Amino acid sequence: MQQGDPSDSDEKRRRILDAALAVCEERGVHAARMEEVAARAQVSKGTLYRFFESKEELFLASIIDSYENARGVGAAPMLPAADADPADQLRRRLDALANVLTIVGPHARVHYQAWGVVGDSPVAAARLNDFLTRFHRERHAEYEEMVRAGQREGRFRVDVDANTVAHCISGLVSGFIYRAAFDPASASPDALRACFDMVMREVLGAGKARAIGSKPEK
Amino acid sequence: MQQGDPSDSDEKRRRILDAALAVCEERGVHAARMEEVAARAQVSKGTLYRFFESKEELFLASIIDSYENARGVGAAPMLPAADADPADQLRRRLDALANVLTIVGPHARVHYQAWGVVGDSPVAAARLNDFLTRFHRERHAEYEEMVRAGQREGRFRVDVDANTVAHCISGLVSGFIYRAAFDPASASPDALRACFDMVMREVLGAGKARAIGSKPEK
Amino acid sequence: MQQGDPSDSDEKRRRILDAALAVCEERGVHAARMEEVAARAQVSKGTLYRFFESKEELFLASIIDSYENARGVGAAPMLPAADADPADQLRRRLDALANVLTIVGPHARVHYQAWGVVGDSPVAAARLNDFLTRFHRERHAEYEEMVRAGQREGRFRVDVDANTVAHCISGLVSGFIYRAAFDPASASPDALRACFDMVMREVLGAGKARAIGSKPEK
Amino acid sequence: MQQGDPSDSDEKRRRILDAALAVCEERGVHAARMEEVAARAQVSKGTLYRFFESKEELFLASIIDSYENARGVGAAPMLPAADADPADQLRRRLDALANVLTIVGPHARVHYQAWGVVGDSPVAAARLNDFLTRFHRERHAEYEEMVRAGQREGRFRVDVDANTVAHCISGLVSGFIYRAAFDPASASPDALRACFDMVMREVLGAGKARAIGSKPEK
DNA sequence: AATGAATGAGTATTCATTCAT
DNA sequence: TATGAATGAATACTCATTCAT
Repeated sequence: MQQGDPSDSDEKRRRILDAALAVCEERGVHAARMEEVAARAQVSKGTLYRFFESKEELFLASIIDSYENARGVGAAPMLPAADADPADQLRRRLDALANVLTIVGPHARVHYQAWGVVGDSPVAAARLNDFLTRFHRERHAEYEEMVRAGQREGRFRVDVDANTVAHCISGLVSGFIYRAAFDPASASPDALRACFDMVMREVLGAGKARAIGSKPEK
Repeated sequence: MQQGDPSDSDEKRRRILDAALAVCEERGVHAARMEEVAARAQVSKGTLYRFFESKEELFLASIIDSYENARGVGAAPMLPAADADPADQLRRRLDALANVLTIVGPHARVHYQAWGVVGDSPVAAARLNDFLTRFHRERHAEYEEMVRAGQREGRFRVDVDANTVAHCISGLVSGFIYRAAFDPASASPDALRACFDMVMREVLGAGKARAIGSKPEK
Repeated sequence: MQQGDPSDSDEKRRRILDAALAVCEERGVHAARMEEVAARAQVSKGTLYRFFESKEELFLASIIDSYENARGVGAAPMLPAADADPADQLRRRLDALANVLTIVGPHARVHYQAWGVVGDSPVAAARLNDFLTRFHRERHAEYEEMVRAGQREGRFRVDVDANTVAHCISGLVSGFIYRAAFDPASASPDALRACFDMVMREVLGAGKARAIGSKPEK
Repeated sequence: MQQGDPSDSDEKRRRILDAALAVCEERGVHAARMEEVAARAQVSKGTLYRFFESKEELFLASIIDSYENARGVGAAPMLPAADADPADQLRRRLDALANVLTIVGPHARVHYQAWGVVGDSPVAAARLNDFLTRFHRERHAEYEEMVRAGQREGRFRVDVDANTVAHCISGLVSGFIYRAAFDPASASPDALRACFDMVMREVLGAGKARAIGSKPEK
């Protein structure tokens, strides 16, 4: 191997994915041209094809990549174990999710175009489907586990269904992100927080909820 | 008759819109070809262009049309005034919305591809944006008014924010429809109903909620 | 149908086939560009594809077409029945075949490139193979029958194998056409006629042969 | 050693030529890719270009090389001078030529594609033309000389034209090889031998011919 | 000398749109 | 009005060739 520096290759791949996403956001997946992606990524068209089999593969990869990046934003750092009040943990998580809106809002349109990318290829469609299913089931499981943890520790009402709460959380997040794609004024992070407050009230019992995003009680 | 029968024309337009949507669902918006739409609508390609300026216009119109059709399903028939218990009215509406999932679920992917259709044209993008904003604000206003009506009649708690409840409802609907597009097993109408039950509980106060979809108390 | 004139279509098809062959002869099959074929045939590229599925199909069709045209040249008009001396018939046929050399010689290179055209597609390769097999078997059968006819009428020696004579004729024709593709000076019609004279001598018996192309005895 | 072992280089060249021919046979000259030739020859693409200026050069060289290899098969070992009956010599040569069919038959298609390889370059086309012309003229001269030798020794009829006999032989060989490329069942070595028998009969005079491939009279 | 990653010119093919009939 | 044959702009993808290592 002459240069065989994997970081070279990794960095190039990153540049390509970023360029692809940027072009998608500007022109829409359909109007995005490989030529422009190559130019933006500072590589030749040929190199594009060394990393991705086809336009379809490239854009699917770049959309999935962008989707996963949003996860980082939605994941709140865990509180240190000592402070690990389940209510605070959940509150912090919901607060982080509300912030996702601000981050992905402007880029969300690209995600919805993913179905357009895979229209032709059943294989790609299945990949996209699997990814989304797994991604959302994993998030769902995380939310559900947070609720159960609170119930185990006696902090949360036990007569609420953890699964339903998880459905509420992930449903609201997806729904708000969707609406924010065209009406960010309506689907604001604050409106989402207000919805989450309602969820917290259900989980904690009447009178015990505190606004999402407010400082934890010391 | 020289001037065509207007109902002839309307019916042709309907056929074209339906054909366009069907082709989009089968092949994806991107892969949909005017040729196939024309064949399915039993008209010539030239006729397509008498009704719609361009491919973009046609598919945008057909997606918007499909979107509005879903409204009909989500709108529960109002109970007669005498029986008009706001809780029952809301319950019926939420139940109807849960059923929307079943109807639009399989077709939702096409809606998400709308952004791909308008990628090139700022005018079309603005039209789509305006339509979606208006559509969702109208639905939102309906939900909000139903809550306010219940509060005015003393049936609903007055310490819940009607706007937030409306956000919950429309957020959950959009979120579930989105997830149902790839994981209908998870985003089931029943799961959505369970979420709605939680919303009803918030609105009615503890202990007073009844399952969405159950028969109204006489 | 607006114009539905089949002759319009047929004439266009002819123009395309001729243009394709001409481009092949000038540039070689590989370097031939659809663009140039279209320009020469005075049609658009799109029209090319209405008549032929692909470049492969077009050039295969045009080569086969050219091959069959050569048959016309190689087929000598039958003598009227009264004059139907088998020896004269055969002699005239062989003379016509010698003339094929002059006609196809310059174009023959294109025929040999047919194998390059179908390299990718097994289906096309099979079609080419079938065509050539059938074509040559048909010619072969014609030669053989001419010999048998002469034998039946007692004009030809019966101790020569008609099948072998047919093999000689078609082998010599193919071999001379091949060599004429690069060395027309060596593979001249006269040289081929001399070979055919030898064949005639075999068929007629020693001393009875007369030069191919010479006037029939009255 | 700084300067590579020349035999190393020769062997590498051989590997490349063989690989190129193999790839041509499998995929057709047009679809043959330098990448695959390199892989098969166990060298890098860069090395290919150290031995051959271009793809065109490589494939032309490999086809010419393959052509010349066929000569080895067609050349019968001369009988020792004492046994040197011209009839036997010729018979042995014709027998060897009939065997060429078996050897080159399956590979002949590649030869015919040579014209496609040189389509673009007049220089390469001229080289191919010159090679084929010279090759066939040399073979032709050999056949002619064998006939003349037999005539000089009084073994062959002197009223047959040696040049014409040579034309018959090389024409039949080329013609049979051509047909064997697509219809080996028809263009069998035995059919070619039968034709050669006819030629021998011409050369030896009636009644003196013996089947090609049969043991020489002692 | 050898390698193979990178390049980018070259082209077959598609399909929205037009317009003669 | 309706048709669908004709058009040709637009673009994904390939692969011969180069050259830094």
